[in-house]
Amino acid sequence: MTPAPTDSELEILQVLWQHGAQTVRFINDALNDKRDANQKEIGYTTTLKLMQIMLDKNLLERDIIERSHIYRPAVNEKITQEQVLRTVVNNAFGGSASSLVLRALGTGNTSREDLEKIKEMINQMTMDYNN
Amino acid sequence: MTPAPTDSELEILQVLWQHGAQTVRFINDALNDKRDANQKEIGYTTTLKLMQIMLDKNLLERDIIERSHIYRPAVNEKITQEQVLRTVVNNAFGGSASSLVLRALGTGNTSREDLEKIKEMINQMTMDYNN
DNA sequence: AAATATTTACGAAAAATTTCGTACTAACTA
DNA sequence: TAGTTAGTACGAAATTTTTCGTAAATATTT
Repeated sequence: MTPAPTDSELEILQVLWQHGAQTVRFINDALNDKRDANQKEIGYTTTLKLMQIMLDKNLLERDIIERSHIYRPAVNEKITQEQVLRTVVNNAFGGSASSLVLRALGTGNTSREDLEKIKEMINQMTMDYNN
Repeated sequence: MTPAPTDSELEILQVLWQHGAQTVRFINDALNDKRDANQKEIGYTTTLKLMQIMLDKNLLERDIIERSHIYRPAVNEKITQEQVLRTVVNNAFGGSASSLVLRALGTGNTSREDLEKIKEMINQMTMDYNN
């Protein structure tokens, strides 16, 4: 089984999933914007190198447009997130996805609307069980 | 902020949270039992060294009993799991805990009873909102 | 008692991840 | 056209994480 992307790789993928295909410059800026001001900036070539490695691992693909490269995700967001969750559930929650869910809900930063969405999902799942 | 424990460290902590204070031998056996048969075994000294490092990082404490060391967690399960979740939510879910929850529920390995527990939790939270 | 087994300490290799410097190329600017 | 700016390639250093070998101490077994 291919290992889940590393933390740095996930950060990059997230920007691409959210904003669509982008240049290294865009990603690098986005990553630095997200950082706390006290943290050291990520150098441009650092991000570049990471993305080249990700290209190699087939996590990204790219097109050349006007002498600049435009990168796009080569992996699906949902599938990757599920892969990450599997790892976390196994490593920190004894394999129990529901205890992860309970813990995540317990942290308390879930809005009313989010709760509604989750409730709906659960109702749906409960119905499925009863069929 | 101290970084979340690494994957290997979490595996060890899990065994201790679940089984209480134990020897290196016990942990090492537990880790190897959990592995797929095709995977190479983790050597005893590997686990030993990891646990010594964790002692250094104050993730573990230990007592000496009969020339053997008995290790115990020095960090709280709930707090550590929350720390891990924070990292994952930030790195793979754009900071949205609820999208992590939805994804985790979507993976489909949630039993009827678990769904009930989660439903109860959500009802509780909804009530809190309405006060 | 000698051989065997179990345990800890610890340096260090191996592997994986992250970061950066330098060289090179192609444009754009003064 | 000379100098500056922006981009890619890539080796390699730095850091972090994981793994293991060897030595030393202390039991246990034969």
